[in-house]
Amino acid sequence: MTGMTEIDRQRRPGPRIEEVARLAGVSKSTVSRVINGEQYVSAKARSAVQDVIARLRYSPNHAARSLAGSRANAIALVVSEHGSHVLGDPFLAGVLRGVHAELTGRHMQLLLMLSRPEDHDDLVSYLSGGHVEGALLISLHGDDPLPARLHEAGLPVVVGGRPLSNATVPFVDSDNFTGGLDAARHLVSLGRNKIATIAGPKDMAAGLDRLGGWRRGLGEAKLAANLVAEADFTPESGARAMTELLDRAPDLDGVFVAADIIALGALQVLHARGRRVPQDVAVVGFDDSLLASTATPPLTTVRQDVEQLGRTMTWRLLGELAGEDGLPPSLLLPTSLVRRASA
Amino acid sequence: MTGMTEIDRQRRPGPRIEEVARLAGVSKSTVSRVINGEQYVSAKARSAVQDVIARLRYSPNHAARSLAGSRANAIALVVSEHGSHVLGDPFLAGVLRGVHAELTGRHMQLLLMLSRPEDHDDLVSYLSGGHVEGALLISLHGDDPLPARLHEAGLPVVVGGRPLSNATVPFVDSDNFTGGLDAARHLVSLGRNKIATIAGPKDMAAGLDRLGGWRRGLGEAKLAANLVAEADFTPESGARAMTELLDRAPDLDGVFVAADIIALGALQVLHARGRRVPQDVAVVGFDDSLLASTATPPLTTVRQDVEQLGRTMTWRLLGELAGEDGLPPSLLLPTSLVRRASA
DNA sequence: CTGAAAGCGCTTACAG
DNA sequence: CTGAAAGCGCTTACAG
Repeated sequence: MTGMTEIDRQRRPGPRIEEVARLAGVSKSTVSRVINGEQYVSAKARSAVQDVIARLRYSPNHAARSLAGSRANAIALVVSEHGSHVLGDPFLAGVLRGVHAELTGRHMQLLLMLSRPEDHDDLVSYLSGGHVEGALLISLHGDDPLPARLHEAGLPVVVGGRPLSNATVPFVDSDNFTGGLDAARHLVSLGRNKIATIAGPKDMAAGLDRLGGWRRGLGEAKLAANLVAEADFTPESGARAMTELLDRAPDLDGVFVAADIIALGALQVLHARGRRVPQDVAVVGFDDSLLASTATPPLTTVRQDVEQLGRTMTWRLLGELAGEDGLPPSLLLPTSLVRRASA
Repeated sequence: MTGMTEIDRQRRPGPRIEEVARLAGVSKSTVSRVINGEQYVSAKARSAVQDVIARLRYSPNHAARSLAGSRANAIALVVSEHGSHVLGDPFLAGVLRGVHAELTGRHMQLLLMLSRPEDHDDLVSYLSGGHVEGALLISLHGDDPLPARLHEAGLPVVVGGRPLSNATVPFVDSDNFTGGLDAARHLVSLGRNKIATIAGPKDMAAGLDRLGGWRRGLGEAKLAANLVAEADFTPESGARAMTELLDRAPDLDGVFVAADIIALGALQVLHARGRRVPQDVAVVGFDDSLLASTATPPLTTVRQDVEQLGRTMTWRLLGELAGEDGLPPSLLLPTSLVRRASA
């Protein structure tokens, strides 16, 4: 009687390969070959099997296929982030578009998984459990051990955005250093000589690399590279940083801001403080997001192709899954300066 | 030599349950029991096994567990939508927040999957392949056969938003009918007697149900319910619909708009046409999204709790997975009128 | 409390 | 081109 409360162990219904084989008058092996599109199957056997499959609406059990050594036909895109607010992030949207585009027609499912550090155990366990053939990771902060853990677990992984540590795992990133360099050079070419920067968070390579490029650009021109403030990816923090910079150097005449969304806050402060853009202060952003063209004035910015980032990550991962050799361990995607009114 | 180009069949590395058992000096059965937290294991055996698991960093193969009859420890949230723009949708963000909240501490992974109709075959195949214990579906349009297909495949499914057909599949929805009814009653109580509505798309139950509630409300007051225009979830379509309504009935004095985002466009047109809100035309929206409180004037609207929707869907699905009985087949969540300046 | 054995539903050498 | 058989890595009655 105590058994009454037990959950019925419900096997998924539907036919098995066994039944398909029987009705088609062939062996399980042959059915398997048809399912997997192998070539050495007689036309007769193939069509018999296909008929039965259609009639029975048979669908193979992925867990069994995966266990038996076949592929899961799915990859995961893991976003190492806390809240659901990341969903609104245009970066994620762009990457996702690229991933989807690259996956088109490949019969590969994409699993989008949001994970915070405290859930990493469960995540690693799931991902390395054969449900997925590989993983794409984005939005990693600091030296998140996730890529290394998955890599150790034997799962093919590609990281979007250079990880701060874990040099062993292949990554794809925009060439943030050159982007920062181009921005600085552009400001210099405009005759500016008191050039500041609002850098991104320094727990992400994008922030560090853009800052590094800016430093290099000022160095080339023998300009001091000491006007640095930091912000995270919000207009508010950009406003704070701009305020700080103006207090330190009221006569600054150029600023490279590590993201368009940060630049929005900086522009507001410049305006409030009576600085004309670009006459008094030239401003260069980064991303070329929608915000850049609708800002006042329209923002000169460094364009990165986020969709291409997604495509390239996917291409790299699929290449590895296909066993291609000669794949580049990591890739840097070019950026380009988009000139508008602000600089 | 032709074999050279073949892909190395790479078995995932790492220890197997067999090795754990050997090192711990017990049987595979006992290791399995420890892993699954069963009670009849001696403290000694348990700790020996746990030590070895920790030392080897052993992680069970999900495909095998799933095949052997155990659970995948994951559910999917399937968004039946085309582009990556859905990611920016506050509805999805809210539902996701609710799902995550309900999943907290349950060691259940959430797979977010975006799928368009043409990929349904692959999707069904993946989901019914044991990678997932159940699925939550949202953003279904028209009579999407997806829920029925998954249901037939034996996968527990809960739909968010009443499906137009497929009455067999359990769903959770906001009580859109009552919401529309309350909106209409409120407009009536304000003394309005020429009341229009801008309805949502009629391939979604939310659109139909809100319209139905509005009709009922006008009927109660013996008012004609013939001023109906339709819009999709954009301000532009709301502007078009409002224009059409004003052309048809220049003297209308109240309008119920099926979504706040649509109401935004309607408000613009009312303003452009010199109608004062609420003096000349009272406006009631739906959703109580962020847009509602920041609109000009702030929008009176019908609040639906999208996060609660996500929680409830998840609760319902987990209940089914746990074999609970007495679960309600479907649920309707209450809405409430939020009074602000527009009506 | 524990272990040997069967079985989950497939794939894949191997031998025709 | 095809089938019998072994095996993927687990779980779970069953019998102690």
